[in-house]
Amino acid sequence: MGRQPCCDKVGLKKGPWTAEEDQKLVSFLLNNGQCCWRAVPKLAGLLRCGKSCRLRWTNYLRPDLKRGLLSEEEEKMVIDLHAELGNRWSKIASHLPGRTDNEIKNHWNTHIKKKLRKMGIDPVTHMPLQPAPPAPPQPEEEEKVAVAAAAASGNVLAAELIRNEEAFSISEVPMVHLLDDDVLPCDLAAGAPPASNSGIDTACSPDQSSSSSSPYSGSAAASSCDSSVADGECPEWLKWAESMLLDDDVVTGPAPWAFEDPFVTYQRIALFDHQEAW
DNA sequence: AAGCTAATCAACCGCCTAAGA
DNA sequence: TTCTTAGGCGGTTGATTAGCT
Repeated sequence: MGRQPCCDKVGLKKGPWTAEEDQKLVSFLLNNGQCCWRAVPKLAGLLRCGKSCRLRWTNYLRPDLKRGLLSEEEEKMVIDLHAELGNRWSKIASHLPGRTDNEIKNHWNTHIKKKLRKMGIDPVTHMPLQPAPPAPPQPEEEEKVAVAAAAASGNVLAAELIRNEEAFSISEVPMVHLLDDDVLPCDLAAGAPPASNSGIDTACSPDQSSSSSSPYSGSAAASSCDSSVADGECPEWLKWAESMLLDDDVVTGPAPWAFEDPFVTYQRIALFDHQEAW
């Protein structure tokens, strides 16, 4: 007998999400906050598993997400953090505001791994690649391995190949050791909502950031960034969040916000303020 | 234009862990 | 202390897109 499924899968929809489903989920979460993922699909009128809803929200619908490829700076950070933490993608993601573990994992597997191998660095150990002694390399791998081995032994030609690599060299990557309670600088919290916009103090205290295990920890909510938005300016994420609400949605309170992340609570209050201003 | 291959990334699966009964 | 359950995490899959022949 296997483990019980996380939810009753009979009649549940799978596969890509439709715009309508997204709208339902966003609308529900903005109105009611995040709690009891198992109940979310039912309450939001979705034929999805709660797990699926959570994933869709955290990986795609969250308003604080950055879209697009990782910057070079972010890539370097991922490499450093991976060297320190291994495949603990959620930990790594917590140091990159607006990025999800899934996104970082995908980027690692599709881009960074290749780059490191090209540079003669083992993406698992972060050490110079060694040719595998027992099993001779496959013909198509032969060249790569030879280059890697040469690089490892200081071969000038290989070193030249690496120098010509347009990305970056490992020597350029600064070793940054972020701790859970480190405060990220403002520029790394780009995309995070301004703390001052709603008149609510969301600049988290250190214990708030370190105690949270949510995807937001170490990012928006954990930032002590005090940058503010010019008067009358509406942040992009807020415009987006509002646009996702249906016409007949009513943003009301109180709701079970006690379960929420500080940032989510902030976001909801800010949204409410914003609507009132209108 | 059609077919094939590689690359990308959203989504799923199953295991692990923490919290609560 | 043990059992149950929900949420979280990392690995993997598969649909879609881009690029090449």
